[in-house]
Amino acid sequence: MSQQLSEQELLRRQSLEELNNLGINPYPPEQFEVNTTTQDLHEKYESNPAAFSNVKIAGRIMGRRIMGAASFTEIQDEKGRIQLYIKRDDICPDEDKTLYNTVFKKLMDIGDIIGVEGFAFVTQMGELSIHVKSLKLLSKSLRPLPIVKEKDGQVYDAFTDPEQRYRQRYVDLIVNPQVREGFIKRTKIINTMRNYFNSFGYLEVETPILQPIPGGAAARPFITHHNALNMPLYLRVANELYLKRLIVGGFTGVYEFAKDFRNEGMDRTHNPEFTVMEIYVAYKDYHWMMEFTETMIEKVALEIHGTTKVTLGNQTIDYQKPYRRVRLLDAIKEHTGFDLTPMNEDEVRNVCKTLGLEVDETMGKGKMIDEIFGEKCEHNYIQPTFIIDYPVEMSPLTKKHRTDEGLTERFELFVNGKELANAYTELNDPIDQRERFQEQLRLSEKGDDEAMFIDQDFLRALEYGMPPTSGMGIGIDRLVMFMTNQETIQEVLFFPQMRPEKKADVTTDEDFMELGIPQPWVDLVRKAGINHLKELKNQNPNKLHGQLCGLKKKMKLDLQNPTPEEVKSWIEKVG
RNA sequence: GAUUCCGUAGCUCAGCUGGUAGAGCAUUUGACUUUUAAUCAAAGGGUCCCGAGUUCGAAUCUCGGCGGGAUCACCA
Repeated sequence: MSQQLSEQELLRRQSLEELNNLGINPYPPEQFEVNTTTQDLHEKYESNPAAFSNVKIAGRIMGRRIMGAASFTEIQDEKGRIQLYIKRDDICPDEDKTLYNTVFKKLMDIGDIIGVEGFAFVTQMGELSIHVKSLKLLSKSLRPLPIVKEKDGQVYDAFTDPEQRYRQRYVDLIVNPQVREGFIKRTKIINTMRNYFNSFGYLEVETPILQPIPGGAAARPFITHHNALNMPLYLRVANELYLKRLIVGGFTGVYEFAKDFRNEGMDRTHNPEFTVMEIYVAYKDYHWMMEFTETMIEKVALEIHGTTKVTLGNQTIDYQKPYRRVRLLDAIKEHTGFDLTPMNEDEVRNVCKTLGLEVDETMGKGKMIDEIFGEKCEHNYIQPTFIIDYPVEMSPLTKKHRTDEGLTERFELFVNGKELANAYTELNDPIDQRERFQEQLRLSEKGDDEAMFIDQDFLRALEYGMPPTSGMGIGIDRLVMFMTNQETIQEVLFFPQMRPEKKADVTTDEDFMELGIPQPWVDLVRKAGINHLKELKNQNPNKLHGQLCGLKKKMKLDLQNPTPEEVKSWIEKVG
């Protein structure tokens, strides 16, 4: 099955052939050595023009203005654009003007990648340009790019359709420089964090993505199957339990930038695979981790924006440390008026009903408290705030609070009303941990389909002894969204998950020709309104024969009419 | 998953109460040696997402499907 090509695509394929006929390889194998970049030129030309008297630069053609024997062309490299001034008699000093008249003007298009050599100068209009002395095609582009134009900051014909931008991110990156900028910031954020961790001597590690038991978080996993072992494996929902095994093994601090996978809903803040950074540090507690975390985020903001104040939607978030610490039950008391501290499960259930929250019998006290906080409090925390000291029931991997009965030493960092990070003083008491897992099992039997599995090997590791440890996890995609002022996760992932593209059921010219229809007649068959094989199948042969001969006459084409038998054979061949 | 909006040329979009399509940019041809959303002149380009129905006639109306956006729900 061949592609149906548009007019412009056909023309570019013809250009490709003509280039080959002229002895020009449209995809040359040898390297093209550049000695400058658009960024270099724009930053350094003014102070030292002499340094740019012989430049070699490569990029993609993004715009052309041709005026007879001289032309202006814009090329784009990774960092920006530069204008080229191409004069016929400069690139074609001899009699033969083919390179300019044919190759450059006719056979090259917007989207082609070229390399040029020349000298930098400033035009009468004041624009830094390169006066080209030689020109080489490095890669021919066969598809027309969306043409985005811009004047005085006003963008015309912007390429904005989200579906096309996400499905063809490469095109998005070519024509929308701000998209490229956003992804560069993403990497900068990650690098800033990595440098920060490394400055403490913590070790970056890798742990299994395929796990026999999907532990460390309450979430629905993707399930797959290993053929050789003939057993199910899960894509990890978290890497917590593996990183803690490494702390047991004697590392002081370990961290991983990890892809996690959750088989749950997709929307503008959830992608089935997403990136989380988790870090575990021995001999620390959650108070230390709060300070560590706010320092880290402040650094990231400064690195990206040069200030701690960052715009997010119509808010300004100030990431300057220290952040407020609010106990979870105090937050609930403040926003609902109810003090849940002395209450048992039934009393909390009644509070939920009073607040108009949907609860059922399978929900334990912890889950209901989580529900109240999520519904009534969470959205209030716009500026970075640590919510601390969560109930035991909702924190099965967290150490019990040193003074407050029924609570754990856990914090979550909220920004713009959303959870950004989650951390504990880790539970390292193997007996307690086993009981907590068993409690999860009871919840699961009660009908909670998110309760955690028991990981026996993890318990065995804890039984050898894990130092007191604090761990923290932070959603990288969400952090990038906050730092780059994006509202959707799709904007911070190169390739967000999408439904597969559905190919339209198209009948091509070749499909028609396979039936024995000569090429010139295919056009007439289409003119007769037949674009699908199945439409052809339903035709009366004699009627179609007459119709085609009539069309030929009408369009004054010099063709030999097919016989009615031939037309009949086409239709019969459709099968 | 629910509601709602959208799908027309390579791109951005217009197309009224039904009469088989238009614009700008891009493309092609021509003019032009410092232009810059270059300009000027001319031309070509469309299974109007797919399928069924109503109708003499559907891009337009109805139903179903596919894909996407938004809002909500679910979800660490």
